[in-house]
Amino acid sequence: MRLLYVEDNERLAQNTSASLQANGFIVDCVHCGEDAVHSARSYDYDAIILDLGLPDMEGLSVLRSIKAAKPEVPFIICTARDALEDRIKGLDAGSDDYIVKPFDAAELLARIRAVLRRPGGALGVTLMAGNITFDTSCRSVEIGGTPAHLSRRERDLLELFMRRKGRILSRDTIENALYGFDEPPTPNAIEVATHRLRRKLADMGASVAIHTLRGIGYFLDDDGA
Amino acid sequence: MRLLYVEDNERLAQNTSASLQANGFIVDCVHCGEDAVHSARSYDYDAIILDLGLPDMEGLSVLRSIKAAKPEVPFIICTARDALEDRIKGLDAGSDDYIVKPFDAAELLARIRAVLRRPGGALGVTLMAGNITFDTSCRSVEIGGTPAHLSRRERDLLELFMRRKGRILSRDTIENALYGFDEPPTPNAIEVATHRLRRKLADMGASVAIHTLRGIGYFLDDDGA
DNA sequence: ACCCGGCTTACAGAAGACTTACAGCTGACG
DNA sequence: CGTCAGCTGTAAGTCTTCTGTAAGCCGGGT
Repeated sequence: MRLLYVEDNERLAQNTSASLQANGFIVDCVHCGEDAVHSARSYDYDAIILDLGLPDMEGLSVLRSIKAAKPEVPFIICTARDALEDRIKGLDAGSDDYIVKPFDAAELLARIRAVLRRPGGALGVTLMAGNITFDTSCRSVEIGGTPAHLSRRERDLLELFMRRKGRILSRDTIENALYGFDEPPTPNAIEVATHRLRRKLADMGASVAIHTLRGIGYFLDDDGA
Repeated sequence: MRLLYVEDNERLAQNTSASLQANGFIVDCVHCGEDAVHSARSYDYDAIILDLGLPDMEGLSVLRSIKAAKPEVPFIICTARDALEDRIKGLDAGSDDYIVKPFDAAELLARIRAVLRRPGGALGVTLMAGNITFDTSCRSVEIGGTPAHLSRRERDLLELFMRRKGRILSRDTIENALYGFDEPPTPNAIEVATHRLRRKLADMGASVAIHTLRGIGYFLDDDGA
């Protein structure tokens, strides 16, 4: 679950993104509008948290630029209370959420989860593939009815595969989904991660498996489901 | 999928083109504007990545020279952040993309893919010929509805034939499409490659086939489609 | 019947993916 | 505050698959 966090106040950015990370999100943090537009164009985010008081660009024009390219990405707008009225009015209220500063991490988290849980959002669905069930709201996994012990990476990876069941995932796609851009892994890291996940799936008698397409990527069985 | 990469910084050029190659692109790397214009005239590239800080020529005039000869080739411009405004302004914004230095390989890749996916671009289309489908976005192939296991070369070759379905491809054309200019194969290599592809197509019951024109080249059936 | 161009096969080097082992880090618990 | 267990990325070694080369074969055209 990958987020883009746009906030020019370094200190606040640090703290908040630490909290988000502690809650299992991959967070890319940028400090100006230009970088934000850039990153949003280059990567797929599950949600974007946007502070409106940016130094270089009018916040809403950042939003518009990004929406133009990726209309489906949900936004959470951060703004000071007094600036609230006039700015928020400009938004398509139905598609996004906002939060007034100062806010605490728990509230932001709740908002993010809420936004992700919306129809079409990334949360709140139970994914199924063969005899595997993945509950995306509490992030628990069952294989053949018994709960599976997966580590964070393994869960993230499995979730990714299950969301894109049957579709081919390139190494890049996987890397982008699992790692923020300030934690670049060796190519091998992904091999190791899939290996570990594969073994757990096999050990627990999963009826689907991850297949390799040499030179292209990986995909999850789609037939048994 | 062949790229021309114009970058005078040797070190950067090395690293970046290695990443591109690792992602399945054929990369020709040149270090000055003159070579760039030259190569772009001599070969067909799917995209050109152009650094604006070249020693011998003004970057944009390189762009213009090439565009004059091959107007359809998409460009991705690399530039330092401070030089961005005034230079990019000169571009026909709709037809090209740009990326600010420093960038990481993943971002460049994303840009390239985005550019290739544009209408008229090389990616994002599903090619069809007889009972063969070639999904150019994830580079997967199905024959008669079942996924085909093809190696990288085989896929590249098939893609080439399917893009030019019914047209005749000389050995040279094939060689230029599949091999960068620093990896020259024996003439025979292409024979072997087509042979292997032919066998897989036949084994999987493809309804189209690759035909030989002695002394001229090869072509893919066009009737059954 | 001969020759040239393409086809086929076998093989070896290279590239890619899989495994295993290890070490740093984190987080829980005493 | 220290210790311990588990997670995760790195690195190195192994195994598999791919791919170009070389060498011989086949077949059509002259």
